[in-house]
Amino acid sequence: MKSVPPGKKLFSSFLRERGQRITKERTLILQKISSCSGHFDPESIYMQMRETGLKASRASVYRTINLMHECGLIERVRTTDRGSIYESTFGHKHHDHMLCLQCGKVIEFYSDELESLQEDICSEQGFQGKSHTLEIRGFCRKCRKKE
Amino acid sequence: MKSVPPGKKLFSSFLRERGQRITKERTLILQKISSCSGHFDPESIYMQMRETGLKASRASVYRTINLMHECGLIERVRTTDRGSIYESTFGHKHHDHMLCLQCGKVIEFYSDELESLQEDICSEQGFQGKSHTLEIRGFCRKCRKKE
DNA sequence: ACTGTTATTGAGACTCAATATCAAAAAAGG
DNA sequence: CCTTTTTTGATATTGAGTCTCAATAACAGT
Repeated sequence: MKSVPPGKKLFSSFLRERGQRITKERTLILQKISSCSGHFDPESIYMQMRETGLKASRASVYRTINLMHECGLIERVRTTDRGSIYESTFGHKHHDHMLCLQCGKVIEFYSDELESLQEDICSEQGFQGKSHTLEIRGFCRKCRKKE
Repeated sequence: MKSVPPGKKLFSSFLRERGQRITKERTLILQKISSCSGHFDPESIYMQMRETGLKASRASVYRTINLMHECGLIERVRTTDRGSIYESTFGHKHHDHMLCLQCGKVIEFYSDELESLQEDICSEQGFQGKSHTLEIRGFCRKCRKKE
C-alpha cells in the first residue's frame, strides 16, 4: 500500500509545463520530504535518504528542493549559520513563527487579522503581496518563568 | 570635524560590561557601518574599508559585525545565496520590508497597528516578543504595470 | 517496443561566506 | 615599565550549495 504524497500532482504538472521530467529521484525526494512533518534542512534529507538506502545524490536533493521551492510546495523558514531550514506548505495551512531565544522552541501561529492587515498595508503601497515570512523572536512562557 | 557615530556609546558600554576592549579596528568598523545608510553586507564593508585605506582585516570585520549584532545595533535583514544582509537599527526606526521579486526593489514600511497586533498575538501565547522580522514578497507597483 | 532527442543524474571538483588558528601586537592596570 | 589578557590579522579550514560533464534515463514519435 503506497500513499501518494500530497503535492505530487502539483509537482508533476509544474515540471511538465516547463518541459522537465518526472524522474525516480525526484519522486523519491518528494516522498521523503512529504513524510517530514515540520521543519527540515537539505543536508538531513540527504543523510536520511542515504541511511534508508534511497538512491539520490546530494546534488539531486539540492536541485529538487530548489524546484519544489520554485513550485511553491515548500517555503524557506529561516537560515541559520548551518544552512537553510524549510517547511512544506502543502496540506499545511500558512502560519508564522515565534522563536524562543532561550530554548529554541518554535511556536506556530496564525491570525486572520494579521493577514488582512498586511494586505491592507500592501495595497497602500501599490504592492501585490504573494507570500511573506514573519518571525518573532523572544522568550516563551516556560523560559520567562525560569527567570 | 568628526561626527560621532550613533550607537558608539551603547557599543562601548556593551563591550566594557563584558570585559572586552574598545580598539581602533572596532571603532573604525563601527564608523564605517554607521555611515552606511540602508542595507549592507559584511564583505562589501570589508572591501570598502580596504579601498579607502582603513585598516581592518576580514576577520575583524566579521567579528565586529557579530558583536554589533549581539549588542542589538544591527539586525540581520535576510540571507541570500551570497551571504547575509544587515541593516543598522540605531537612529533608524524599526520597520519591515517588502521585496519585489521582479526588480529586487525593497520597500520599507511601518505600521503601529501591525506592531500592536503582533504584541496581542504574543501575549495570547504567553510569549514575550523582543524583535521580529517581516518580509513580504511580491510585485511592486511598477512591475505590476509592466504586465 | 525501438530510436533519437534532450533532460537528468552523480561523483567529485569548485565557490565563497564565514570561522578557527595562533603567533605577534596592543590595551588595561598596576 | 612590566605583566596579563584581549585583539589582531594572515592564512588555513570548514561547510553549504553549485557546477561539470560523461554516462544514463525519460519522453515523444514512429
